[in-house]
Amino acid sequence: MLTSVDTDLLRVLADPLRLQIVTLLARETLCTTHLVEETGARQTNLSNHLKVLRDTGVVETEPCGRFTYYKLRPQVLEQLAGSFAELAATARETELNNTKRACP
Amino acid sequence: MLTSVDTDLLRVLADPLRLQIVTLLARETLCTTHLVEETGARQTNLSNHLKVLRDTGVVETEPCGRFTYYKLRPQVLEQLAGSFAELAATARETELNNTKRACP
DNA sequence: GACTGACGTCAGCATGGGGTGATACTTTCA
DNA sequence: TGAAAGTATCACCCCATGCTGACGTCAGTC
Repeated sequence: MLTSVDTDLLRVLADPLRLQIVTLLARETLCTTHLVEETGARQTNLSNHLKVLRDTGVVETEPCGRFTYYKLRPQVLEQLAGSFAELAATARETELNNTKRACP
Repeated sequence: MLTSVDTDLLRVLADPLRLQIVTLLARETLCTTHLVEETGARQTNLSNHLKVLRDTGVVETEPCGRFTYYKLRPQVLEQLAGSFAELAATARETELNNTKRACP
């Protein structure tokens, strides 16, 4: 059975700013101030996107005084990579065997 | 350097119906009529989504008389899987080393 | 306690993009 | 040649969602 990819997760990652956040967080754990500097986006805007990423379980927070650190949860990306790899493998096999349903 | 994921491709795959089409096409090459049967969507709606998938290079067409067969291009999914795997690996390393930028 | 800085929340606005119906085009078949 | 079936295209409506400004909250510092 083919593991279906989570469209909600995809939709969340499909936003350019959110993907930029994810890419930045993959390299190092950052707090909101850093993300404002790096992306050039408004703090409010970032906060909204970070909430979306939090709700989807892509990132998790770690309070540190007045600051809030955001770190990526690698499992989410790993599972996504796995699902796509599986899908690609199935497609390769279909291509190899030329599996095709007959015209009705 | 981190290979950045293509947000346009992600956005295309983030739609439930389009992802369903992709999942179906991964298993076997189908024509529009089959997809209408399988998904229960209107023909016009499917045709629109198939155009999007075509324009992004996710699928390719193969005319067969009155019918049009759609087949998946595995490379696209493979590259996507690779990008996410790389991103996940970077995130794992960051987690392991506890790489964190200091508070300003 | 007053002030400042870091974040979050909320309401409003504007745009993108998905769904649909009408229609056109092409191929097959009687 | 006319009809029917498969598919694509276009115009339109409408809703989801991203961006913003105003404001609230909490922690630290004086």
